[in-house]
Amino acid sequence: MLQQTRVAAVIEYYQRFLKKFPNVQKLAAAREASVLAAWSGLGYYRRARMLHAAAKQVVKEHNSQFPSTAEELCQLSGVGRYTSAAIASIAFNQPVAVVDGNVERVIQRLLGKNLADETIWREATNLLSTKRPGDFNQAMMELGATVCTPRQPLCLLCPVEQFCATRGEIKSDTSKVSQRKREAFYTLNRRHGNVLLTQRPRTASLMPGMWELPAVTNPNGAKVWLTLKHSITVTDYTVRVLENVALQNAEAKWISPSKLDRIPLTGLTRKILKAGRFLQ
DNA sequence: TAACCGTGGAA
DNA sequence: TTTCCAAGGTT
Repeated sequence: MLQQTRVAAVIEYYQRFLKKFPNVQKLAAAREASVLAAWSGLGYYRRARMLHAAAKQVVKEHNSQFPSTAEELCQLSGVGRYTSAAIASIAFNQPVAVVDGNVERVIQRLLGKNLADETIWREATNLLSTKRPGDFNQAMMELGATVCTPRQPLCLLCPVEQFCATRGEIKSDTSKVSQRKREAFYTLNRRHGNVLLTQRPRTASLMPGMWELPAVTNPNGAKVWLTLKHSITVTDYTVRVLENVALQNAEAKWISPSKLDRIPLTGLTRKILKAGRFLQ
C-alpha cells in the first residue's frame, strides 16, 4: 500500500484491509473483486492484484510462512528491490539497506548530485547499521520525509548537516509532464433506491474491471447535479454528474447501496456516491 | 529503458 | 490556483 502512496493516505485502508483479511490464508482464498473492493479509492490497483497473487504464492510455495530474506521476498509478485529489503530489515532484522524516494534524496544531497541508481544503493548499504537495520532504514526515510524535504529542507535541524556536501541543494527536477485538463460527464441514475453502474473493460490499461457511473458522451441539455474536480494520473478532470440520462447500448447493472462496499469502485465513483449519500 | 499506473494533500 | 510527488513495480 505504501508504494508511491503517503502513510497518511494508507493507514485507514491498512486497518480495514487487515480486519477483512487478517492473515495470508484469508487473503489468498479471497476473490479478486473482494480484494479490489477493499482497495477501492487507494489507486494503483495493480498493487492489489499483485498482493493477492503474492498471498497465493506464500500459501502454495512457502507453506503459508513468509520468507525472511530479501532475495526470496523479491520473488513475490509486486515485491521489488525496495519492498523486499524493507520487509527483510524491518520484520526480520536482515542487514539490507532500502532506497526509496526519501533515501535517494538524502544520499544525493549528502554526497553530491547525479549519482546513478547503483551508486545510491551501494552508498545506502555502506551507511547501514547492521545492528539495527530496520530502525536505520526507517530513520533514513524519516529524515528525508521530515527534514531533508524536496523543497526548502530544514538543514538547521539536520543531524548530519556537517557531513553534507550540498547543504540541501535543490534536487534537479527531471522532465515535467504538464497536467492535461479535460471535462468528463457521468450520469447518476436511481431506481428504487438502486444506482446504475458499468464495469470498465477487463482489458483496459487504466483501472481494468473497476466499476463506475455510466459515462455520458453527449450531455447537451441535461441538468448538472454535481460538479467536482478529480485528477487521474496526468489529467485534471472537471467532472459533471448528470441525473437520469438514458443510456445507449451500454452494459449496466442496478446496484443496491448495501452491496456497494463489496464492489471495486474507482476513486472518482466512490467520491460521487458519497456526495449522493449512497456511501458513507 | 522509459512509460505507465491513481489519488490526495502540501506548498 | 497550479504544481509536485509520495515507504515503487512492471513491462
